[in-house]
Amino acid sequence: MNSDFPIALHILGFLTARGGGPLTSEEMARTYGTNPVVVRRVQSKLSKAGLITSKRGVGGGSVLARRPEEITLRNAYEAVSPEPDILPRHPTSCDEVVPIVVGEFVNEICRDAESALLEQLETVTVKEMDRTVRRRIRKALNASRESRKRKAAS
Amino acid sequence: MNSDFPIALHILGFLTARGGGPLTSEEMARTYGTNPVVVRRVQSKLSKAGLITSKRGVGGGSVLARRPEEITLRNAYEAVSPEPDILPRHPTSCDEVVPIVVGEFVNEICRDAESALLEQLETVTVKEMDRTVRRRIRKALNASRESRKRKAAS
DNA sequence: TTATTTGTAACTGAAAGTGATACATATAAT
DNA sequence: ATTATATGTATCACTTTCAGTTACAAATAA
Repeated sequence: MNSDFPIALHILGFLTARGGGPLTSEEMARTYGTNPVVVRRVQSKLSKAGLITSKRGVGGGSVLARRPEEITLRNAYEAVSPEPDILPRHPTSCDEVVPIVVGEFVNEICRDAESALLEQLETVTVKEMDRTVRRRIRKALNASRESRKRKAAS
Repeated sequence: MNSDFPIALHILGFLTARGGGPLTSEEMARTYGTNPVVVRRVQSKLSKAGLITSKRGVGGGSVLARRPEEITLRNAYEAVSPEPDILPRHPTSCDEVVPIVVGEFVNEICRDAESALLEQLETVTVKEMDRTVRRRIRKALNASRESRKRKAAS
């Protein structure tokens, strides 16, 4: 799996946290520690899937196309990897029957696994992800504040 | 996912079909349409996991270390990919809190998916796979015989 | 008209994977 | 013992994939 899915969730989470105002690929890339074009490539896919809308020019950027409680992580996954993604590679193709049948058997197993993943992703909305991530960020920040306090006290 | 898992299932299925006699990497590679070394690399992992035993020298090769109904596809999967395999990549690491937390969140989701895959693989034995694959091979061969017959008749 | 931002194409460098060659090690047969 | 065979690995070459970058066209607000 490439990094499009994490980037997509980051974009959606970021837009949710912002709550309305448009965000540029530049800003999101800075926070994520990557290049704006990398973000835009994913942005573009999310746009085509109807999850966000993007506007060019001054004051442009992206906003959510639906409310965050109406976007599931499955929507995001399918937007960035439309074709089966958990399939194994197979060695150089040959016309023998046995390896072909075994290969198809393995593919079916992996497709089932991907279906299970999709069903699970469908139960989580971007809104819920946002809440979870925020909670953890608070915890992480508190922890680092605590450790600084301990250091200062010692 | 790399092609080790399909190759592992091919090896195990092949040894099951043979039913006792040792098979060389040379023979299996020929049927699979790949290089003997590629097969041996997977053989080696299956050996270390205790699923097959391999012997060097004249008359050597590999045999199943247990009965095929006592080897699950999960055993094969874990033998060839010990570490989580469905994880997404992440862009260049940075020390910001947000991308780290989002990245961990995504990793957890994918680990859950892999757990589901493993549980499913656990319910299928090499013996059962062998039966399924054999049945399909017979069907495929019959189909091609039928089509030859139709051609001959026309 | 100008500044800004998306949308893409094209290129580079790095990483992973498959396949191949080579050779050491083990083992059975002679 | 010697020889032939097969595994076990190291190493290299080739391909593919991906992240990151540069460059530029198209759109849009000021």
